[in-house]
Amino acid sequence: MQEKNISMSVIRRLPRYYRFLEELLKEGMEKISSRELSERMRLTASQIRQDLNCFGGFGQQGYGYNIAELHAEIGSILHLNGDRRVIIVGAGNLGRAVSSHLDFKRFGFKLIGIFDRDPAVVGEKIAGHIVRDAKTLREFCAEYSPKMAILCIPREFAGDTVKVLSESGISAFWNFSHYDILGDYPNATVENVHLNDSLMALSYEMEQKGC
Amino acid sequence: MQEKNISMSVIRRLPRYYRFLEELLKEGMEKISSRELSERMRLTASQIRQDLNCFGGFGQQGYGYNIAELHAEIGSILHLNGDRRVIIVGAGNLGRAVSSHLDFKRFGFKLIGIFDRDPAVVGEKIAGHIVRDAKTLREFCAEYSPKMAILCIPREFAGDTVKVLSESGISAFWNFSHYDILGDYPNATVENVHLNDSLMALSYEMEQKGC
DNA sequence: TAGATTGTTAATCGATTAACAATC
DNA sequence: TAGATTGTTAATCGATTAACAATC
Repeated sequence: MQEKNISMSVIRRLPRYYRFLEELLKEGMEKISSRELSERMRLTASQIRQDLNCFGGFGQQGYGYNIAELHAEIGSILHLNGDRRVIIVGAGNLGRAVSSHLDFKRFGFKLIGIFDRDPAVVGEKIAGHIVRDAKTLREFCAEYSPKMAILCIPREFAGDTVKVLSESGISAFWNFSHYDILGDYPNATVENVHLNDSLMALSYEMEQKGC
Repeated sequence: MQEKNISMSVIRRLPRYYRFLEELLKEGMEKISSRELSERMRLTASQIRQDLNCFGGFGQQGYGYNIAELHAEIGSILHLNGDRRVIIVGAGNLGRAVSSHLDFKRFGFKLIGIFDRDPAVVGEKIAGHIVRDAKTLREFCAEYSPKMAILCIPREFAGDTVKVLSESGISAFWNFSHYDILGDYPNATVENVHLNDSLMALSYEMEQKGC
């Protein structure tokens, strides 16, 4: 039932469903219809049903969807039950925020190391981890084989860092640097988070709305 | 020429064009064709021309696009030359990172205040600003009328905070809280940044690619 | 059973790509 | 002028919405 050619648009909505269902659970609700969920989430009931049916029939005619069940199903589709090892590269403001702010465990990740190239930062303790020297990345990866790297480094180092990490067996990048990791590593999974782009888009919108 | 019904898909690509053009400028290039730019950015030349022509004919047949000129044009479309006053609400890890990491000025914004509700944090200095008590938000807004608020607060306070800020005349929100600001404020411009969602989408992708 | 609501197919809408005439 | 490349229209593709038969 699963796995085949699900479009990115659908995937990107799954975490949002997951979030809303979690809230409904907290509210103590048991079931919900696509119509009611659509009103809360401000999208169409049709879209919800269409989206969910990419992965299977989780609802029941005449009843709706069981919230706990659907929540668990989506969590499983998103593979939030894993324990993939993760490192953060770059212990500046952003690296610190990401390491402390995010609950990796909840999403199936496990932070195992933080790196920086600045000797003044190396040795500091952040989110329970001693910051390691970025020079030791290769050997660290060889020993602990992390699966994913979170890049919180300046643009100018990003290209080289991706190369090193890629060679060291890391196949997924959550990229916060102002640099685009493009298709040069066909086996890598990449999620570019461009905060600057987001701010610029907001700037445009504000202008349009006359703010 | 401008202003009419430009789709979100186009808008979201503009900052990326802007970034790439900036790089080309730094490389000292003078002009570029849609074909060459498309190869660098990994999209189609057709799309680039289509996108740019939403705003005007910036190119020249047989020549291509003048990089400096196009860069300036896009900057102007995105309204990066403004000086909109901005406040940050929430001086935790994320608030600190956002306040220090981002170059607001470069994108037409000006940070004028940081707020937190925790007395232990109030009074601290972050990115050149003394953290103010969140209780004073209303009066601060009345006096300095910021246009935008960056929300770096926990989910449970987000709804109320948006309400207060909205009543205080703030019409744009860059929302990092794990909460969706939906259409309840029709005049507000909202950009939701859901890092958790981004991480979950990445999790899915990793699973698909067999990481 | 009757009412409700799903799963799923068909219709619509919008975004991307292809093609080519205009023009530098 | 000939070659290159844009601006723009037309064709294709994909995503969203509407409709309704299936079924709980």
